[in-house]
Amino acid sequence: MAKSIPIPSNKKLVLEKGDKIYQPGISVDCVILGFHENELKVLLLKVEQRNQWALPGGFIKKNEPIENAAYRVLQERTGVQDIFLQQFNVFGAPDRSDASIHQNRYLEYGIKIPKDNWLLQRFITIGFYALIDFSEVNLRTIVSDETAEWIDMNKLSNLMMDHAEIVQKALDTLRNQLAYLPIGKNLLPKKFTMPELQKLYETILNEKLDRRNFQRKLLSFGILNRLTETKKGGAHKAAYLYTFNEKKYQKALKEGLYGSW
Amino acid sequence: MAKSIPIPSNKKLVLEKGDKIYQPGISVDCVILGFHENELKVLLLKVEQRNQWALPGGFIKKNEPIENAAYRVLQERTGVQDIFLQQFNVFGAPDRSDASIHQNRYLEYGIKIPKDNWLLQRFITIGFYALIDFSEVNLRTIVSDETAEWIDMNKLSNLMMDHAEIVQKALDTLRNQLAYLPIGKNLLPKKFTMPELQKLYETILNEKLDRRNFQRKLLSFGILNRLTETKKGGAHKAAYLYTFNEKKYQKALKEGLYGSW
DNA sequence: ACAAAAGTGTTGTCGATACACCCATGG
DNA sequence: CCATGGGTGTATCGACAACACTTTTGT
Repeated sequence: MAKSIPIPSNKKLVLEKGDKIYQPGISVDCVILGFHENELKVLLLKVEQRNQWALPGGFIKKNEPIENAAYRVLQERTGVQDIFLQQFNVFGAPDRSDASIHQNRYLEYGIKIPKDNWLLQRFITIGFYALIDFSEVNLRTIVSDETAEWIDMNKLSNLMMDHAEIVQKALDTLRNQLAYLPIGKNLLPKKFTMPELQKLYETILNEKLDRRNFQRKLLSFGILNRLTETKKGGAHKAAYLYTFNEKKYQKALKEGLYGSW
Repeated sequence: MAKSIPIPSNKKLVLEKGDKIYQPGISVDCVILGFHENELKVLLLKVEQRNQWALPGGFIKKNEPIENAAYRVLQERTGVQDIFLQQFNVFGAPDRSDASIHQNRYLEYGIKIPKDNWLLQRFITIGFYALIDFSEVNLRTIVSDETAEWIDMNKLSNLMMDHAEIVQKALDTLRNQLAYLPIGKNLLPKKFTMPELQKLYETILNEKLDRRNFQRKLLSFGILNRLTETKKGGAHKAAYLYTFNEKKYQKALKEGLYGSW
């Protein structure tokens, strides 16, 4: 085994006092989705020892709302402010936890976690999914042994524990919401073109859409403002730029794209 | 204060050893919905001391899938087998727990719960909603100081803690699912008439529907079998009886009523 | 000037809505 | 025999899909 690295103080604290600071047996995991070069990407952490990937996750502080805990994780990893964040499912199979992961992680520091330590118990996790503007993200790596990377949704492999299932469920949820929620605002830059928005929809749905019908439909929702500017630099005809109409967008978020029942 | 009642052994066990048996800080709460006399009803427990109502809930055993825990609660209260049961949201505000509820409950037995007891800590609860056939239910009351009753959805009052919010969210979820899932099978008797099914939809949506269009639409889903029998005894023309086509119903449950995207 | 991409318009089809008529049953 | 509720049929409208033409821009 490699020579032991000294343990960072925050990791030591989590191990020894975690059960005093955090709610025991509950975690949050975030499926953070971004869109870049016509690919839907998910933010994953590389767990070095195992050549595996993990969702960014964290614990819930004793007096913290669960949404805050998820938001903290997002902040730590991406630094982005304006986020679409929503819980979508709880994953609670008794065998989903894997004590060896924590064991291996701490073995680097030459520490063997006691069997009754809170970290090794069963964890139930609350899945959140987040949509964020890829261009605004500055990948941060708080924890030294973890590298954060954007991975193409279609090229996932070697996800740890039940994290593949969690990602899949998040995608299913997103596809459902797409039908009645104004997705796009958080996945695209402030100004964007209609073809770009369409590519996003096509990528999420994994389906080609008709250019003209798509435009008509999206415009009919009345949540987009067309700017006088056009997208320059691209080959061929310049496309109009759009922004979301913030007021109408917020309304649509609450009431759905088709109004309430 | 009234004279102390002797504490039942199971309650003593939960109090003293609960943290060894159950996942700490997590509970499940079930919004059990039934349909009777054109009213959508929710199964609630009366908490005697406070004149308040509570959702039937429970804890998750150390090695138990969370769905099982919810299923256990349902079994204990209703005895029904064939159930539609689904998690819909987690409620995790730090102040949603109310220690005084447990205190008062155990005060009846002359017991004052120690401050550091697991029952008095913060609880995050996973909300499940269940649809069950009212006519098959035999209300059971396992816990002696709680009376189970069906309460009309529109006449809820005095719900404990955040249980009103939980019920509301369950109803919202049900209404959403109604649009693409075959609701009805679990809320109605095996054999039912089209007008009965329509009443159910109208009650859930709180909206009048057209008799003829409703029938056409539901039949177009192809999940109903018309029987040769008719509903007798009612005044006026006898209505046909229907059953759900089990095979097609199961398919629709998975793929949605409109097929997959 | 031509290829490629973007903007705009037209038509047909299918589902949802609205509405009218006939049939059975109890009083 | 008539009021009430249930079964069935038809016209209309609107949303969505399919499809054609024009406009712009880089090479």
